[in-house]
Amino acid sequence: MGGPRPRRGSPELTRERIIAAAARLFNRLGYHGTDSNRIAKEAGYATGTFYKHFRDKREAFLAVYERWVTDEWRGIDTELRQGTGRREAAERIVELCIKFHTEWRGLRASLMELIFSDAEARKFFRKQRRRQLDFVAHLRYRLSLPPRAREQDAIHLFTTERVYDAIGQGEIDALGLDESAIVESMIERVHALLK
Amino acid sequence: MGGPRPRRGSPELTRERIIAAAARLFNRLGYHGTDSNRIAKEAGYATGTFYKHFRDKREAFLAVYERWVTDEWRGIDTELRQGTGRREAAERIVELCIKFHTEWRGLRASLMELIFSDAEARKFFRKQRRRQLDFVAHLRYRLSLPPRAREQDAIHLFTTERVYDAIGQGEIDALGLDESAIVESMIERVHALLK
Amino acid sequence: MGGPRPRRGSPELTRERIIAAAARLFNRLGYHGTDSNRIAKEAGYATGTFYKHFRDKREAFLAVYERWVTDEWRGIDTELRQGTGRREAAERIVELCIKFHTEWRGLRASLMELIFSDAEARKFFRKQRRRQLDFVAHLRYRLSLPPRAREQDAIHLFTTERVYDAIGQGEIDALGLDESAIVESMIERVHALLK
Amino acid sequence: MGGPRPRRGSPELTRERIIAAAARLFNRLGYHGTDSNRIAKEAGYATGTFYKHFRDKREAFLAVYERWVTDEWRGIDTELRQGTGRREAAERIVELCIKFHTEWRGLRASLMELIFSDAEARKFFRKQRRRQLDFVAHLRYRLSLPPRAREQDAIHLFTTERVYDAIGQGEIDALGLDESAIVESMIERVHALLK
DNA sequence: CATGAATGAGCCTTCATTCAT
DNA sequence: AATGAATGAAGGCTCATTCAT
Repeated sequence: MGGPRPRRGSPELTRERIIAAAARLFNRLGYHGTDSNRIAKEAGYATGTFYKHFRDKREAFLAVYERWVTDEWRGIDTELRQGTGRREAAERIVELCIKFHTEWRGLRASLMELIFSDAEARKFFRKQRRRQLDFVAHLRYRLSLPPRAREQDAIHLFTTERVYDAIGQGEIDALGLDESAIVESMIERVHALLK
Repeated sequence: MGGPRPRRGSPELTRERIIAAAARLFNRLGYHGTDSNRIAKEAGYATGTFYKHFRDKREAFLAVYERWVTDEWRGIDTELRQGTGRREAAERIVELCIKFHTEWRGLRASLMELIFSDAEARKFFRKQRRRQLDFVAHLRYRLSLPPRAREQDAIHLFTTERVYDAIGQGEIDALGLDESAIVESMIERVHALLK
Repeated sequence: MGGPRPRRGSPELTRERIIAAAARLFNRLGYHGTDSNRIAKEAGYATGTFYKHFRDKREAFLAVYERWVTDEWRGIDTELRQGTGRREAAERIVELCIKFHTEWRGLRASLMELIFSDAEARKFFRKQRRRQLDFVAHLRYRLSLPPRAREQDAIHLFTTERVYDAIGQGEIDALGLDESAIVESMIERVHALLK
Repeated sequence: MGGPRPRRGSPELTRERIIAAAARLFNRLGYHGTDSNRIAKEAGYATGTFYKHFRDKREAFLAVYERWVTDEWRGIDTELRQGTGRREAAERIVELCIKFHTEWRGLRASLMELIFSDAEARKFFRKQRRRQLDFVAHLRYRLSLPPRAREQDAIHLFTTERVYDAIGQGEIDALGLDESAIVESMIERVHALLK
């Protein structure tokens, strides 16, 4: 349950471990289903240690979320830098996103209510969203593609995000739909963005 | 706060009133932010009455949600039966949905976590989704339109739903995007579905 | 530890019982040494019941304190209405006050810090003090005694209060002073107030 | 917040600095409102250093309190040695005490509960009180004044102390009383002690 | 002598739910 | 059918204190 208890480590390492444990628990049990004492324990620390590194539970969730967003987009960026064909890149990006949204489906599930009920979380989330939009715009510039209305990019993000969530949450499967067809559709959308 | 106390009404009426109060509170404060005692009070009843009509808080939320879905689709159906042109119908449907998602944004915000964390809610939600898909399929049949892959309808639903949520939650505005451009895009999508 | 657990009683009775239990515990363990769960248990109720009757621990303390002030001054008033000689009344008043301050020494000990650190408590306490001063002024009027500067009454209250506290806290005894001489001095002061 | 971090000073200096910081914080926030980590930080040291110099928080408070008493009586002694008239000395002593009790009102506010709840603090406090009484007796001897019952001196101390506290805590002001009249009354009492 | 990360018991408070009336 | 007092598990967070470095 979290390895040996280090009486002393670097704050950074401790913070990392707590974020990792928090990510696991939030993802498994949801924001409201996870208690801060348990996060600390899962990370291999005592109750109080959690609060030495995070003002409160919300702050830990946001740290987890930020890491999640960063990781996903770093993954996408990596795919795009592979120098393979764009169709192939689109395929791999979609695959990556689905993997991410599946693995972290619990985290995503908690997001919307937190954003709604907590002004701080809302602010934070919107900052991330802006970064996403900037990233897409920058990407197109890097690939020497013609610019496009930010609104269209936003719709693209909303659509793919929602579909990835649906796949991750098992909704497609439960509805008896053909997941591969939906995936194919997503690949086309991403591909269209790249040309 | 809930008007005069109605003693000994019909069970249906009591249930209705509680659902109405619950809808208001869940929407304003979110699922986790709403306490069941307050729902009863807001409806004009005592604490215990709530539990005479609902097994638990979750059941009340699902009742509220069911009503919400039903109302929204009834509204859409009504628009479609107006016999106006299809472009005009699409406009009105989008407008209606945005109004709905804006008015009930708190309700929607609570949905995803509940679906994730509660198997019963999940089952319930998927039944609704299937009904939506059936409705769209039926609609196309009624309008003598060529059939279409259920997967494409699903993607359409995901997309529009997510965009309506974003508008309702004020995300578009907060991102400094042009809302009317996004609305126009949604109208086109709905319109495309109708031809 | 608080008698049988009543599944249902009048709110007033419950409140009374909680106040009584709180008084005992605050007095024995001090404000900071008493926890709200224990108060409820001591009163014969479950944790949550405490918070149905008091917003928080502070409010319970103030309720206890108000009762204490009221009781003490009611006792004094009763003595004064006995129609005995004034010297005798002074004797009995001092005796009564010492008994009160001794019995409730723990409560008094918690007071000053709470007043200092909590604005609400401060406000409350000052209201009580004003009532005390009004009472003394009214008393003199009732006994047809000449009026006196409110400042002098305040000093009188401060002095006697502090001395009663010292006796109650066992300070006089611990200092090896002759308690009866001090009591006699207090009696004279009170007597002087009555003529 | 504590200035530059002085590593490896003399133990005495460290202790001094911690006492000074503790005095400030206890006075501002009260005993229970002050946490020991913060005292160390405010003094410019790390958490653990505090516990190298004091067994616990209580011991630090008592050290602060001892310094306070000593300072106040040294001030009074100084005034008395000025060789001015006694009325004038009384005036300056009262002024000094009020200044002290006002400046350190938070410290005083915490005292009573600590004395009540902590045997060690109680013992300590009584030793101080005895010293006060000895000082007053000695003073009268030095000034060639006739001796007086220790009980009367005690009452004097209780009275003035309580009044100074009331002034320091702003109680007089809040009650709408004329502070100067009360101050004058205290001066007279002190003056009476000196003749 | 000093550091500061870590500890963990414990407290205040909430709220979904029950049940005697 | 309705009441509402009572329940009590649970959870967020604090802070005095320790100890390995």
